[in-house]
Amino acid sequence: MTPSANPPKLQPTRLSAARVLAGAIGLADRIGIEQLTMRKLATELDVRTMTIYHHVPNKEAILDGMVDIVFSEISRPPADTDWKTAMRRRSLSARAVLARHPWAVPLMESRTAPGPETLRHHDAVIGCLRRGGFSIGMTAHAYALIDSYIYGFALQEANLPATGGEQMADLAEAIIEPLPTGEYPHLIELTTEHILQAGYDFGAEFEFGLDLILDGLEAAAKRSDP
Amino acid sequence: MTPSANPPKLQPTRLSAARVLAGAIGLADRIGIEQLTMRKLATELDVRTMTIYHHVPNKEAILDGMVDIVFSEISRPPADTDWKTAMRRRSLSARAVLARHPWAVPLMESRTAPGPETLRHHDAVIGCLRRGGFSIGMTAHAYALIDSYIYGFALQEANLPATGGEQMADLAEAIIEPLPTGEYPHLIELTTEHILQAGYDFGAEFEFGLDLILDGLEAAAKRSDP
DNA sequence: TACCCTAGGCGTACTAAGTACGATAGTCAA
DNA sequence: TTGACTATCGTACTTAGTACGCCTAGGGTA
Repeated sequence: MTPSANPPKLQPTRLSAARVLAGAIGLADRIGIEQLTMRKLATELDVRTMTIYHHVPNKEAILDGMVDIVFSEISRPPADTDWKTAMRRRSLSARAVLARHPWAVPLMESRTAPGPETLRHHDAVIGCLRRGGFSIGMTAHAYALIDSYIYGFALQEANLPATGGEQMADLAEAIIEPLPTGEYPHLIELTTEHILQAGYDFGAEFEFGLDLILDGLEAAAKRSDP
Repeated sequence: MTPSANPPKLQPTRLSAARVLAGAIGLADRIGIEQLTMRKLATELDVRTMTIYHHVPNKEAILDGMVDIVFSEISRPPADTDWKTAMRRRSLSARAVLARHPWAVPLMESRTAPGPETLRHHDAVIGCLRRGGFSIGMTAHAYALIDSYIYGFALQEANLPATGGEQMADLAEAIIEPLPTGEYPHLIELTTEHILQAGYDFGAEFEFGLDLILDGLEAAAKRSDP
């Protein structure tokens, strides 16, 4: 029996797996995932590099843990709301979380060990659809569709320097400007006459697609089970 | 004036940037992108490591070039076909290409220097939608939606060990089996009663979502421009 | 024919990053 | 007080990207 009482009270800044993960997420948010090294993380945590290894087995485990924390930040669909409202809310939450942690999306690739928060989230989403009357097959369809859209959108958004800011306009201009004239007419038209217009916000595209998908799923579910 | 005639005929296996990229893609297909090192690539090309650097400036440039080649493998929507058929075809092609090169999807993040094939592809897609009667705004909506779906689906598919094979069933079982009983009821139901059934193929989910999206876009376009 | 010039190939070595290993020090139970 | 445990640390090994400079085979030119 592990005595969970009397927590050791050594230094107040004592390291722990949770603190390692929190530090890693904060650092990745600031400097990007490819710049996240064990040495920099140690500096962030005000500790020597090897100390980290007493709380996590290796860097892979840190990445796994980071993904699981990201999932925990996504609000799960509540059980007492109709599926469409619930799924809409959790999808918006997922996009917001993934926009806050741009490194998370590509990281989900190559992670084959889903953590408890990840599994809990998936379970809640599937349960929401099933309660909404979706058959098992339609649930699989819907889940693959919605999550593909969310991940893909977040992946594209992660490429942009700053959604909706003038930094994006600068980047678009820098890419478009040196192109051979007339080589990519449609691309240039869309960029100059839409993307570069004041007030354009790529992030705002999300809701259009999300509602289109949810409406389509509603119709498909009704069709298959009238 | 550079004499482009009389090509030097040294060894028949002479290295070149194109050979470097082709070798890198083949190697990444076999061993994965995170295992792709300059030394292994050199061995693959039957050359010493530093020789590669005479044809490409650095590894980043190789990754950029690989992404551009992937785009070149995706069939562009033909100009003489109605937009829906054309977009359906190019979307299926994109998924097939990304399934063939699972490393490509996460790689598209962090690439900020699109190559000529990438730009040509984007231009063709935008042109297809514009010719199909989409307004500029609706084109932006549609492109963000369709590509988010394709990338996101490919990203999810890249996580699976082997689409539709029993390897996936093994993996699903390995994840599900040690879970606390009753902790994730819906997840377990979906897995055992659907994913693990013989004949289930995650890749087949793609067309359901694609057609739902294309139908929805068709309706939305009509609605906004009757 | 002889020479040299150059591009392409190679060997060596430096730096950064992950991490194994063993030493040390601060804390608590007996 | 003391023994033992455990978090922390210093050192060093391995792998990967790549800078730098040498070497050589061909081909052009005299």
